[in-house]
Amino acid sequence: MPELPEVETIRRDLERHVVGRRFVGVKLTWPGCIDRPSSEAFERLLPGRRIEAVERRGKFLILRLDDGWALAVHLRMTGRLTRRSQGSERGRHLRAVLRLDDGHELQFEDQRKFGRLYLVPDAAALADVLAKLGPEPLAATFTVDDLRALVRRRHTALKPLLLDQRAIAGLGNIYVDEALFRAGLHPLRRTETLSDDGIRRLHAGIVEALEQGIRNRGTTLSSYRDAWGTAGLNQEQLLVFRREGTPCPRCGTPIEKMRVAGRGTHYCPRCQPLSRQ
DNA sequence: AGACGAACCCGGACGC
DNA sequence: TGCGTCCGGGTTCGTC
Repeated sequence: MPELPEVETIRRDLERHVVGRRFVGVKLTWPGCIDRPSSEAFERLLPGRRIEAVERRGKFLILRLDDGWALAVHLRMTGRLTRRSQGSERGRHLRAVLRLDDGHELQFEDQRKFGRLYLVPDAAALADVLAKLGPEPLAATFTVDDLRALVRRRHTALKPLLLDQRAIAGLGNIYVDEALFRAGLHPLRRTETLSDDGIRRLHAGIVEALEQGIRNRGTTLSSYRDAWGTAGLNQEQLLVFRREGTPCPRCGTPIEKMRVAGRGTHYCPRCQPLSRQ
């Protein structure tokens, strides 16, 4: 599942190859992948626009275009955005092809059809797409104080809080479990019971889990691929996610799996006790 | 406000 | 081998 580290990996790769390129054509093999405007308008309005920058906000990849336009992409669960040469083979889950002026194309593939493309004409319309996102966890401006304010403001368990994109942008099921393990905090731990030290550990856990993911070019458990179609490496380095039954890397206790907020949740019952600590 | 379930999807796993 | 069923997961939305 593409989360912040996976989208950031794609962003960094694409940035070096598509900035300055111009879209010259669009082929939608599944028009339902266009969120806005209509698929017909999308096909008409994208060609001719030049890519000026490649950015990321939470799990959104954002191509800044000339004249203030922008193309935002959300991969949801199984989406891929791959730069391939025109005429290269096309996979069975191909949903859209965005042709560029250098003989390459961006292929949007999505097995489960949850991913969406958003083409918007100005900053206000882009802000509307991104309106609900909380702070960027890897920004220098996201401090322990910010996390403390969030934790004091919200009354809930830690896992649903961290999954909420309005609270913090970019974490998903994998990196939430990894961050909580690093922090030594149980997924069901209530925000009200967190000490200042717990909050500090949580901040560090979030940052370290995400940075490791980026260093390893993302986590490929099934469908994630980078902009070249290559799998990531972080799945080899996960501490608890999908590791139930295997020894905790810190204490050796078998990792357990439970269901929290409707998600498979992995944790060490010894290193992440539910009682305050 | 927050908890929960449904909906959107479909490949893969599982049971028979 | 084949078929029916369940599962999962990011996000939104409706309901309690």
